[in-house]
Amino acid sequence: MNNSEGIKCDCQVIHEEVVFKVRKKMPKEESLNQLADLFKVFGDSTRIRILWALSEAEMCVCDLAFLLNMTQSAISHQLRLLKQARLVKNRKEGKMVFYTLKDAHVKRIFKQGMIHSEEKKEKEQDYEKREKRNNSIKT
Amino acid sequence: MNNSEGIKCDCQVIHEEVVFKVRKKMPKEESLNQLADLFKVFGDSTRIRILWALSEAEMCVCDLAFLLNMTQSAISHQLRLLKQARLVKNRKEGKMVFYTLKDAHVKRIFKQGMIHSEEKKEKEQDYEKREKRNNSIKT
DNA sequence: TGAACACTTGAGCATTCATTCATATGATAT
DNA sequence: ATATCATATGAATGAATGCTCAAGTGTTCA
Repeated sequence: MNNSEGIKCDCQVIHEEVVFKVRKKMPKEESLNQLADLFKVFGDSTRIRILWALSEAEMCVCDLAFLLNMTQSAISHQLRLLKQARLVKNRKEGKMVFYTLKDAHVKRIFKQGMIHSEEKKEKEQDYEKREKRNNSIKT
Repeated sequence: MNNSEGIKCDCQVIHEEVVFKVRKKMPKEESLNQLADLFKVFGDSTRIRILWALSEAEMCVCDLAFLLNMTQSAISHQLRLLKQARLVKNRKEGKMVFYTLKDAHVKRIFKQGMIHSEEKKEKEQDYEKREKRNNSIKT
C-alpha cells in the first residue's frame, strides 16, 4: 500500500477498495480549493445580499450601502472581494461606479442554493417532531 | 422617504427608484441568511473534499481521515457540521459510522459551482493578458 | 484652485472558525 | 471485567475575516 498519504490518520483503514477507488477519481487538490473559495464568497450574508441586489439591478456603491444599511466603506470592501472572485464587474460614470453581476452563473448557483435551502425549511417542522426519538444515531 | 433604513449610509442616495424597486423584491433577511449559511458550509476545502468523496461512495470516518490525510478528530468535527447542515446522513454499523450525502441537491450545487469555477480557469490566460491595460477601472 | 462628493484602501479590532489535544462514549472481542 | 478500536466532543489556540475608522484618490463644480 502506498503510504505517502494517510499519514495523519490515527486509525486502521478498513475499506481500502473504496478509498482507492475514490482517490483515483479525486479531482486535483487545486480544483477543489478553487471550488471552496468560490463558495466561500457566497458564504457571507452581506455578500449574498449584494449579489442578490445586483441580480435585480445595476447599482452604485452608495445605492447598495443605503439599501443594505451599511457604511459605504464596508460595501466597498466586499465589492472588492466579489470583483476578485469575478462575480461582479463595474463601470465608471463620473464619480460613481456601477456594479452588476458578471454573468448568469451567479444567478444559477444562487438558485440551486435557494432550492436546497427552502426545501430544508419546509421539512423543518417534520424534522423537529421526530428529532428526539428517531435520530440515525441514538444520542 | 422612509428613513428606517439606510441610516448608516454615509452618502446621499442617488438612485431612489432603483433602490426602492429592489428593496420591495428583497427576500426576507432570514432567507438570505439561511442561503449564506448553506454556502458557508461549502466554503471550506476540507468539507468540500469530504462532500466530494461522499458523492462517490459511502465511507466511514476512518476512510475519510485516511483518504484526506487528516486526523479522525478533524474529520469528525467537520462531519458534525455537515450533518447539522443536513448535507450528509449517517448509518451505524458496529463500531463504525458510515456517511453518505443526504440528497441529490448537494451534487447539483456542486456541479453549478464547478461549472463556474472551471470556466473562470479557462478564461484565466486571456484575462491575464489584458489585465494591465484593459481594466474596467484604470488602476 | 479648492471644496464636495463617490469611492477605495490600509490598519486595527473583535469575532469566527478549523484544527489539535486530551478525554469521553460505546461497541467488540478476549 | 478489560483491552482495543471507531467515533465523538469540549477546550484551547492560531489563523482568517468582516467591520470600523481614518486617510487617500479621482472627479465634478464653483
